[in-house]
Amino acid sequence: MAKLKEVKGGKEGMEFSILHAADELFMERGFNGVSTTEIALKVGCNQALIHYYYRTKANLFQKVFENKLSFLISLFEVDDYKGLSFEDKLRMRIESHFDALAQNPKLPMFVLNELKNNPITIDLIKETFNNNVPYLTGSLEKELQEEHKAGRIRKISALDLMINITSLNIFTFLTLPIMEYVFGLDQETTKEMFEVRKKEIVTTVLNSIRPI
Amino acid sequence: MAKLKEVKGGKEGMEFSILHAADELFMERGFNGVSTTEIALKVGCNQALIHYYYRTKANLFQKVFENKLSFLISLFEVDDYKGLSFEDKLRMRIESHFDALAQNPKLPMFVLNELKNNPITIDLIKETFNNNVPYLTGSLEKELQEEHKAGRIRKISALDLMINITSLNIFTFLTLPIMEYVFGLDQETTKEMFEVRKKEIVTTVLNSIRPI
DNA sequence: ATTATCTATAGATCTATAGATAATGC
DNA sequence: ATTATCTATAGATCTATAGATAATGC
Repeated sequence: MAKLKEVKGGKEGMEFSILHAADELFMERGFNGVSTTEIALKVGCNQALIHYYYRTKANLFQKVFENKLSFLISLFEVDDYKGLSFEDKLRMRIESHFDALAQNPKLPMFVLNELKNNPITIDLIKETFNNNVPYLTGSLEKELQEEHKAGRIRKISALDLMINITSLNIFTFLTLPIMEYVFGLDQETTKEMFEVRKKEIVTTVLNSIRPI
Repeated sequence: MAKLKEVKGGKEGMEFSILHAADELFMERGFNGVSTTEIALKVGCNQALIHYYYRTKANLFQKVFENKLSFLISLFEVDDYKGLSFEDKLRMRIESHFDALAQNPKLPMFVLNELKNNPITIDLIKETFNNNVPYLTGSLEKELQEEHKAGRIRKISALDLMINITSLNIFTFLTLPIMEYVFGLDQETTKEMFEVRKKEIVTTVLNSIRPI
Protein backbone atom coordinates (compact mmCIF):
# COMPACT_ATOMS: atom_id res chain seq x y z
CA MET A 1 0.00 0.00 0.00
CA ALA A 2 1.22 3.46 -0.81
CA LYS A 3 2.41 5.49 2.13
CA LEU A 4 0.82 8.78 2.87
CA LYS A 5 3.03 11.67 1.82
CA GLU A 6 3.04 14.77 3.82
CA VAL A 7 2.33 17.67 1.50
CA LYS A 8 5.17 20.13 1.79
CA GLY A 9 4.40 23.72 0.92
CA GLY A 10 7.02 24.16 -1.80
CA LYS A 11 6.20 25.31 -5.28
CA GLU A 12 7.95 22.40 -7.01
CA GLY A 13 7.01 19.89 -4.33
CA MET A 14 9.68 17.46 -3.28
CA GLU A 15 12.55 18.97 -5.24
CA PHE A 16 12.02 22.32 -3.55
CA SER A 17 11.45 20.74 -0.14
CA ILE A 18 14.83 19.07 -0.40
CA LEU A 19 16.55 22.32 -1.31
CA HIS A 20 14.80 24.05 1.55
CA ALA A 21 15.74 21.44 4.14
CA ALA A 22 19.30 21.34 2.85
CA ASP A 23 19.45 25.11 3.09
CA GLU A 24 18.51 25.13 6.75
CA LEU A 25 20.82 22.28 7.69
CA PHE A 26 23.82 23.52 5.71
CA MET A 27 23.37 26.98 7.25
CA GLU A 28 23.52 25.46 10.71
CA ARG A 29 26.39 23.04 10.35
CA GLY A 30 27.99 23.51 6.94
CA PHE A 31 28.71 21.06 4.14
CA ASN A 32 30.70 18.59 6.22
CA GLY A 33 28.40 18.72 9.21
CA VAL A 34 25.33 17.47 7.36
CA SER A 35 24.65 14.07 5.75
CA THR A 36 22.22 13.37 2.94
CA THR A 37 20.61 10.90 5.31
CA GLU A 38 19.87 13.74 7.68
CA ILE A 39 18.46 15.94 4.94
CA ALA A 40 16.17 13.09 3.88
CA LEU A 41 15.04 12.65 7.45
CA LYS A 42 14.14 16.32 7.71
CA VAL A 43 12.29 16.29 4.39
CA GLY A 44 10.49 13.08 5.28
CA CYS A 45 11.66 11.05 2.28
CA ASN A 46 14.32 8.39 1.79
CA GLN A 47 17.95 9.22 1.23
CA ALA A 48 18.11 8.02 -2.38
CA LEU A 49 15.65 10.69 -3.45
CA ILE A 50 18.14 13.42 -2.65
CA HIS A 51 20.40 11.91 -5.31
CA TYR A 52 17.55 11.42 -7.73
CA TYR A 53 16.98 15.16 -7.82
CA TYR A 54 20.47 16.54 -7.19
CA ARG A 55 22.77 13.67 -8.18
CA THR A 56 25.48 14.53 -5.60
CA LYS A 57 25.61 16.17 -2.22
CA ALA A 58 28.15 18.68 -3.54
CA ASN A 59 25.77 19.65 -6.30
CA LEU A 60 22.91 20.25 -3.90
CA PHE A 61 25.21 22.27 -1.69
CA GLN A 62 26.30 24.46 -4.56
CA LYS A 63 22.69 25.37 -5.34
CA VAL A 64 22.24 26.47 -1.74
CA PHE A 65 25.47 28.42 -1.70
CA GLU A 66 24.76 30.27 -4.93
CA ASN A 67 21.49 31.49 -3.46
CA LYS A 68 23.33 32.84 -0.44
CA LEU A 69 25.92 34.62 -2.55
CA SER A 70 23.39 36.44 -4.66
CA PHE A 71 21.61 37.50 -1.50
CA LEU A 72 24.86 38.84 -0.04
CA ILE A 73 25.55 40.90 -3.13
CA SER A 74 22.08 42.35 -3.05
CA LEU A 75 22.92 43.78 0.37
CA PHE A 76 25.38 46.14 -1.22
CA GLU A 77 23.14 47.33 -3.98
CA VAL A 78 21.99 50.36 -2.07
CA ASP A 79 19.00 52.54 -2.66
CA ASP A 80 20.15 55.99 -3.51
CA TYR A 81 18.25 57.90 -0.81
CA LYS A 82 18.17 60.97 -3.02
CA GLY A 83 18.07 64.33 -1.33
CA LEU A 84 19.67 63.15 1.90
CA SER A 85 22.98 64.49 3.13
CA PHE A 86 26.01 62.24 2.83
CA GLU A 87 25.96 61.60 6.56
CA ASP A 88 22.31 60.58 6.56
CA LYS A 89 22.81 58.37 3.54
CA LEU A 90 25.75 56.65 5.17
CA ARG A 91 23.81 56.16 8.36
CA MET A 92 21.00 54.49 6.43
CA ARG A 93 23.39 52.24 4.55
CA ILE A 94 25.02 51.05 7.74
CA GLU A 95 21.66 50.41 9.36
CA SER A 96 20.16 48.58 6.41
CA HIS A 97 23.24 46.38 6.13
CA PHE A 98 23.00 45.62 9.83
CA ASP A 99 19.27 44.89 9.62
CA ALA A 100 19.69 42.55 6.66
CA LEU A 101 22.25 40.58 8.64
CA ALA A 102 19.97 40.58 11.67
CA GLN A 103 17.40 38.75 9.55
CA ASN A 104 20.03 36.24 8.44
CA PRO A 105 22.28 35.96 11.45
CA LYS A 106 23.80 32.62 10.47
CA LEU A 107 24.80 33.75 7.00
CA PRO A 108 28.18 35.40 7.69
CA MET A 109 29.60 32.46 9.62
CA PHE A 110 28.30 30.02 7.06
CA VAL A 111 29.82 31.83 4.10
CA LEU A 112 33.18 32.53 5.75
CA ASN A 113 33.48 28.97 6.84
CA GLU A 114 32.64 27.36 3.53
CA LEU A 115 34.98 29.73 1.73
CA LYS A 116 37.75 28.38 3.88
CA ASN A 117 36.89 24.70 3.46
CA ASN A 118 35.38 24.42 0.05
CA PRO A 119 37.42 25.20 -3.07
CA ILE A 120 34.33 25.46 -5.25
CA THR A 121 32.86 28.26 -3.19
CA ILE A 122 35.93 30.43 -3.40
CA ASP A 123 35.81 30.28 -7.17
CA LEU A 124 32.19 31.32 -7.05
CA ILE A 125 32.97 34.32 -4.87
CA LYS A 126 35.95 35.32 -6.95
CA GLU A 127 33.73 35.69 -9.97
CA THR A 128 31.16 37.56 -7.93
CA PHE A 129 33.77 39.92 -6.52
CA ASN A 130 35.34 40.76 -9.82
CA ASN A 131 31.95 41.43 -11.36
CA ASN A 132 30.58 43.59 -8.59
CA VAL A 133 33.11 45.26 -6.29
CA PRO A 134 34.44 47.90 -8.69
CA TYR A 135 30.90 48.85 -9.57
CA LEU A 136 29.86 48.99 -5.92
CA THR A 137 32.78 51.04 -4.65
CA GLY A 138 32.84 53.39 -7.64
CA SER A 139 30.02 55.72 -6.68
CA LEU A 140 30.94 55.72 -2.99
CA GLU A 141 34.50 56.62 -3.89
CA LYS A 142 33.31 59.68 -5.75
CA GLU A 143 31.09 60.82 -2.91
CA LEU A 144 33.91 60.39 -0.39
CA GLN A 145 36.25 62.52 -2.47
CA GLU A 146 33.69 65.28 -2.76
CA GLU A 147 32.97 65.27 0.94
CA HIS A 148 36.67 65.32 1.72
CA LYS A 149 37.29 68.27 -0.61
CA ALA A 150 34.46 70.16 1.07
CA GLY A 151 36.20 69.51 4.42
CA ARG A 152 33.33 67.53 5.85
CA ILE A 153 35.21 64.25 6.29
CA ARG A 154 38.80 63.02 6.54
CA LYS A 155 40.49 61.22 3.69
CA ILE A 156 39.44 57.56 3.48
CA SER A 157 39.05 55.09 0.64
CA ALA A 158 35.71 53.53 -0.22
CA LEU A 159 37.19 50.08 0.31
CA ASP A 160 38.48 50.89 3.80
CA LEU A 161 35.17 52.41 4.79
CA MET A 162 33.25 49.40 3.49
CA ILE A 163 35.58 47.00 5.27
CA ASN A 164 35.15 48.97 8.51
CA ILE A 165 31.37 48.82 8.29
CA THR A 166 31.34 45.17 7.28
CA SER A 167 33.76 44.25 10.07
CA LEU A 168 31.73 45.94 12.75
CA ASN A 169 28.38 44.65 11.53
CA ILE A 170 29.36 41.09 10.74
CA PHE A 171 31.34 40.55 13.93
CA THR A 172 28.17 41.19 15.91
CA PHE A 173 26.55 38.17 14.30
CA LEU A 174 29.60 35.95 14.31
CA THR A 175 29.75 36.17 18.07
CA LEU A 176 26.01 36.15 18.64
CA PRO A 177 25.63 32.43 19.39
CA ILE A 178 28.46 32.76 21.89
CA MET A 179 26.97 35.80 23.59
CA GLU A 180 23.56 34.16 23.80
CA TYR A 181 25.01 31.10 25.41
CA VAL A 182 27.61 32.69 27.67
CA PHE A 183 25.26 35.34 29.02
CA GLY A 184 22.13 33.21 28.74
CA LEU A 185 20.18 35.76 26.74
CA ASP A 186 16.59 35.29 25.67
CA GLN A 187 15.30 36.44 22.28
CA GLU A 188 13.93 39.70 23.62
CA THR A 189 17.18 40.71 25.31
CA THR A 190 19.12 39.75 22.19
CA LYS A 191 16.98 42.07 20.10
CA GLU A 192 17.54 44.94 22.50
CA MET A 193 21.28 44.29 22.46
CA PHE A 194 21.18 44.45 18.67
CA GLU A 195 19.60 47.86 18.69
CA VAL A 196 22.10 49.23 21.19
CA ARG A 197 25.02 47.79 19.28
CA LYS A 198 23.69 49.07 15.96
CA LYS A 199 23.57 52.60 17.34
CA GLU A 200 27.09 52.30 18.66
CA ILE A 201 28.36 51.11 15.29
CA VAL A 202 26.72 54.03 13.48
CA THR A 203 28.22 56.47 15.97
CA THR A 204 31.62 54.83 15.68
CA VAL A 205 31.68 54.90 11.89
CA LEU A 206 30.37 58.44 11.51
CA ASN A 207 32.77 59.74 14.13
CA SER A 208 35.66 57.84 12.62
CA ILE A 209 35.51 59.76 9.37
CA ARG A 210 35.12 63.28 10.77
CA PRO A 211 37.78 65.67 9.51
CA ILE A 212 40.94 65.82 11.58
CA MET B 1 62.96 -6.50 12.40
CA ALA B 2 62.36 -3.21 14.09
CA LYS B 3 61.53 -0.32 11.83
CA LEU B 4 63.55 2.81 12.00
CA LYS B 5 61.76 5.57 13.83
CA GLU B 6 62.22 9.11 12.69
CA VAL B 7 63.19 11.19 15.68
CA LYS B 8 60.73 14.04 16.04
CA GLY B 9 61.94 17.12 17.82
CA GLY B 10 59.34 17.29 20.57
CA LYS B 11 60.22 17.44 24.22
CA GLU B 12 58.01 14.49 25.17
CA GLY B 13 58.69 12.68 21.89
CA MET B 14 55.75 11.01 20.29
CA GLU B 15 53.08 12.32 22.63
CA PHE B 16 54.08 15.88 21.90
CA SER B 17 54.51 15.23 18.18
CA ILE B 18 50.92 14.03 18.02
CA LEU B 19 49.65 17.11 19.82
CA HIS B 20 51.66 19.30 17.51
CA ALA B 21 50.44 17.65 14.32
CA ALA B 22 46.87 17.67 15.60
CA ASP B 23 47.23 21.37 16.39
CA GLU B 24 48.24 22.25 12.86
CA LEU B 25 45.60 20.10 11.21
CA PHE B 26 42.75 21.14 13.50
CA MET B 27 43.68 24.79 12.96
CA GLU B 28 43.39 24.30 9.22
CA ARG B 29 40.23 22.28 8.98
CA GLY B 30 38.62 22.02 12.39
CA PHE B 31 37.53 19.05 14.44
CA ASN B 32 35.26 17.51 11.82
CA GLY B 33 37.63 18.10 8.93
CA VAL B 34 40.47 16.03 10.32
CA SER B 35 40.66 12.27 10.96
CA THR B 36 42.90 10.51 13.43
CA THR B 37 44.23 8.58 10.44
CA GLU B 38 45.38 11.83 8.91
CA ILE B 39 47.03 12.99 12.11
CA ALA B 40 48.89 9.68 12.32
CA LEU B 41 50.02 10.08 8.74
CA LYS B 42 51.41 13.52 9.48
CA VAL B 43 53.18 12.34 12.63
CA GLY B 44 54.53 9.28 10.87
CA CYS B 45 53.05 6.71 13.22
CA ASN B 46 50.06 4.39 13.03
CA GLN B 47 46.56 5.52 13.84
CA ALA B 48 46.17 3.41 16.99
CA LEU B 49 48.93 5.32 18.70
CA ILE B 50 46.83 8.48 18.73
CA HIS B 51 44.37 6.62 20.91
CA TYR B 52 47.06 5.12 23.05
CA TYR B 53 48.13 8.60 24.15
CA TYR B 54 44.88 10.53 23.98
CA ARG B 55 42.17 7.85 24.19
CA THR B 56 39.67 9.71 21.99
CA LYS B 57 39.83 12.22 19.18
CA ALA B 58 37.61 14.59 21.17
CA ASN B 59 40.05 14.45 24.05
CA LEU B 60 43.02 15.28 21.85
CA PHE B 61 41.06 18.12 20.32
CA GLN B 62 40.20 19.56 23.69
CA LYS B 63 43.88 19.74 24.62
CA VAL B 64 44.56 21.71 21.46
CA PHE B 65 41.62 24.01 22.01
CA GLU B 66 42.51 24.79 25.62
CA ASN B 67 45.95 25.91 24.48
CA LYS B 68 44.36 28.27 21.97
CA LEU B 69 42.00 29.73 24.53
CA SER B 70 44.71 30.54 27.01
CA PHE B 71 46.68 32.18 24.23
CA LEU B 72 43.67 34.29 23.26
CA ILE B 73 43.20 35.48 26.81
CA SER B 74 46.85 36.41 27.05
CA LEU B 75 46.27 38.84 24.17
CA PHE B 76 44.14 40.97 26.40
CA GLU B 77 46.47 41.03 29.35
CA VAL B 78 48.07 44.26 28.34
CA ASP B 79 51.31 45.74 29.45
CA ASP B 80 50.64 48.94 31.24
CA TYR B 81 52.81 51.25 29.14
CA LYS B 82 53.29 53.55 32.10
CA GLY B 83 53.86 57.19 31.41
CA LEU B 84 52.18 57.19 28.02
CA SER B 85 49.12 59.26 27.27
CA PHE B 86 45.80 57.45 26.98
CA GLU B 87 45.85 57.86 23.22
CA ASP B 88 49.32 56.39 22.87
CA LYS B 89 48.46 53.52 25.18
CA LEU B 90 45.34 52.74 23.19
CA ARG B 91 47.28 52.88 19.96
CA MET B 92 49.79 50.39 21.28
CA ARG B 93 47.08 48.07 22.52
CA ILE B 94 45.36 48.02 19.15
CA GLU B 95 48.61 47.39 17.35
CA SER B 96 49.80 44.65 19.65
CA HIS B 97 46.44 42.90 19.37
CA PHE B 98 46.65 43.16 15.59
CA ASP B 99 50.25 41.91 15.53
CA ALA B 100 49.44 38.93 17.73
CA LEU B 101 46.68 37.94 15.34
CA ALA B 102 48.99 38.45 12.38
CA GLN B 103 51.24 35.81 13.87
CA ASN B 104 48.29 33.45 14.29
CA PRO B 105 46.07 34.31 11.35
CA LYS B 106 44.09 31.07 11.42
CA LEU B 107 43.20 31.34 15.07
CA PRO B 108 40.08 33.56 14.93
CA MET B 109 38.29 31.47 12.30
CA PHE B 110 39.22 28.28 14.08
CA VAL B 111 37.89 29.41 17.43
CA LEU B 112 34.70 30.98 16.11
CA ASN B 113 33.94 27.92 14.09
CA GLU B 114 34.50 25.39 16.82
CA LEU B 115 32.47 27.46 19.25
CA LYS B 116 29.57 27.14 16.86
CA ASN B 117 29.91 23.41 16.24
CA ASN B 118 31.30 22.01 19.41
CA PRO B 119 29.32 22.16 22.66
CA ILE B 120 32.38 21.40 24.78
CA THR B 121 34.26 24.44 23.52
CA ILE B 122 31.50 26.85 24.38
CA ASP B 123 31.51 25.66 27.96
CA LEU B 124 35.25 26.20 28.06
CA ILE B 125 34.93 29.75 26.82
CA LYS B 126 32.06 30.52 29.14
CA GLU B 127 34.26 29.75 32.10
CA THR B 128 37.10 31.74 30.59
CA PHE B 129 34.86 34.74 29.95
CA ASN B 130 33.37 34.83 33.40
CA ASN B 131 36.79 34.59 34.99
CA ASN B 132 38.49 37.20 32.88
CA VAL B 133 36.25 39.76 31.18
CA PRO B 134 35.24 41.79 34.24
CA TYR B 135 38.86 41.98 35.30
CA LEU B 136 39.99 42.96 31.81
CA THR B 137 37.39 45.66 31.21
CA GLY B 138 37.61 47.06 34.72
CA SER B 139 40.73 49.16 34.41
CA LEU B 140 39.92 50.29 30.88
CA GLU B 141 36.48 51.39 32.05
CA LYS B 142 38.05 53.63 34.65
CA GLU B 143 40.45 55.20 32.19
CA LEU B 144 37.66 55.87 29.72
CA GLN B 145 35.60 57.63 32.36
CA GLU B 146 38.50 59.84 33.36
CA GLU B 147 39.28 60.75 29.77
CA HIS B 148 35.63 61.52 29.13
CA LYS B 149 35.39 63.75 32.19
CA ALA B 150 38.46 65.62 31.03
CA GLY B 151 36.72 66.18 27.69
CA ARG B 152 39.32 64.30 25.71
CA ILE B 153 37.01 61.56 24.38
CA ARG B 154 33.30 60.95 23.89
CA LYS B 155 31.33 58.67 26.16
CA ILE B 156 31.87 55.01 25.32
CA SER B 157 31.86 51.82 27.37
CA ALA B 158 34.95 49.65 27.68
CA LEU B 159 33.01 46.71 26.27
CA ASP B 160 31.92 48.61 23.15
CA LEU B 161 35.43 49.88 22.54
CA MET B 162 36.89 46.40 22.94
CA ILE B 163 34.29 44.92 20.60
CA ASN B 164 35.06 47.63 18.03
CA ILE B 165 38.77 46.92 18.13
CA THR B 166 38.28 43.16 18.09
CA SER B 167 35.82 43.38 15.20
CA LEU B 168 38.11 45.46 13.04
CA ASN B 169 41.22 43.45 13.80
CA ILE B 170 39.74 39.97 13.60
CA PHE B 171 37.78 40.60 10.42
CA THR B 172 41.04 41.32 8.63
CA PHE B 173 42.21 37.79 9.31
CA LEU B 174 38.87 36.09 8.77
CA THR B 175 38.81 37.35 5.21
CA LEU B 176 42.52 36.99 4.58
CA PRO B 177 42.42 33.59 2.81
CA ILE B 178 39.70 34.97 0.56
CA MET B 179 41.62 38.12 -0.28
CA GLU B 180 44.78 36.17 -0.99
CA TYR B 181 42.95 33.90 -3.35
CA VAL B 182 40.64 36.38 -5.03
CA PHE B 183 43.34 38.97 -5.64
CA GLY B 184 46.14 36.41 -6.03
CA LEU B 185 48.39 38.03 -3.43
CA ASP B 186 51.87 36.79 -2.61
CA GLN B 187 53.24 36.78 0.93
CA GLU B 188 55.06 40.07 0.52
CA THR B 189 52.02 41.94 -0.75
CA THR B 190 49.92 40.43 2.01
CA LYS B 191 52.33 41.78 4.62
CA GLU B 192 52.20 45.26 3.12
CA MET B 193 48.41 45.14 3.04
CA PHE B 194 48.45 44.24 6.72
CA GLU B 195 50.51 47.28 7.62
CA VAL B 196 48.24 49.60 5.66
CA ARG B 197 45.15 48.09 7.15
CA LYS B 198 46.56 48.22 10.67
CA LYS B 199 47.18 51.95 10.34
CA GLU B 200 43.68 52.50 9.04
CA ILE B 201 42.20 50.61 11.97
CA VAL B 202 44.19 52.66 14.48
CA THR B 203 43.07 55.87 12.80
CA THR B 204 39.49 54.70 12.70
CA VAL B 205 39.36 53.73 16.36
CA LEU B 206 41.14 56.81 17.68
CA ASN B 207 38.98 59.10 15.57
CA SER B 208 35.84 57.28 16.54
CA ILE B 209 36.20 58.18 20.21
CA ARG B 210 37.09 61.85 19.84
CA PRO B 211 34.75 64.14 21.76
CA ILE B 212 31.68 65.28 19.87
C1' DA C 1 5.10 5.35 -20.66
C1' DT C 2 7.18 8.26 -17.90
C1' DT C 3 8.34 10.07 -13.62
C1' DA C 4 8.68 9.74 -8.61
C1' DT C 5 9.69 7.18 -4.76
C1' DC C 6 11.33 3.21 -2.26
C1' DT C 7 14.42 -0.80 -0.58
C1' DA C 8 18.78 -2.73 -0.53
C1' DT C 9 23.48 -2.66 -0.84
C1' DA C 10 28.44 -1.85 -2.44
C1' DG C 11 32.36 0.46 -1.32
C1' DA C 12 34.71 3.98 1.17
C1' DT C 13 35.48 6.09 5.03
C1' DC C 14 36.45 6.69 10.17
C1' DT C 15 36.95 5.78 15.43
C1' DA C 16 38.13 2.85 18.89
C1' DT C 17 39.76 -1.48 20.77
C1' DA C 18 42.09 -6.08 21.18
C1' DG C 19 45.99 -8.40 21.02
C1' DA C 20 50.80 -9.11 19.13
C1' DT C 21 55.54 -7.48 19.01
C1' DA C 22 59.34 -4.42 19.94
C1' DA C 23 61.94 -1.14 22.99
C1' DT C 24 63.29 0.39 27.48
C1' DG C 25 64.43 0.59 32.39
C1' DC C 26 65.72 -1.92 36.22
C1' DA D 1 58.24 -5.90 33.63
C1' DT D 2 56.67 -2.07 31.85
C1' DT D 3 55.90 0.98 28.24
C1' DA D 4 55.61 2.08 23.31
C1' DT D 5 54.33 0.83 18.92
C1' DC D 6 52.21 -2.06 15.46
C1' DT D 7 48.65 -5.00 12.83
C1' DA D 8 44.09 -6.24 12.30
C1' DT D 9 39.44 -5.61 12.72
C1' DA D 10 34.62 -4.62 14.58
C1' DG D 11 31.06 -1.59 14.19
C1' DA D 12 29.27 2.74 12.78
C1' DT D 13 28.84 5.94 9.61
C1' DC D 14 28.05 7.99 4.89
C1' DT D 15 27.50 8.61 -0.42
C1' DA D 16 26.01 6.93 -4.52
C1' DT D 17 23.86 3.55 -7.46
C1' DA D 18 20.94 -0.44 -9.05
C1' DG D 19 16.77 -2.16 -9.44
C1' DA D 20 11.88 -2.72 -7.71
C1' DT D 21 7.39 -0.56 -7.06
C1' DA D 22 4.05 3.13 -7.04
C1' DA D 23 1.97 7.42 -9.01
C1' DT D 24 0.91 10.27 -12.87
C1' DG D 25 -0.13 11.97 -17.50
C1' DC D 26 -1.72 10.81 -21.86
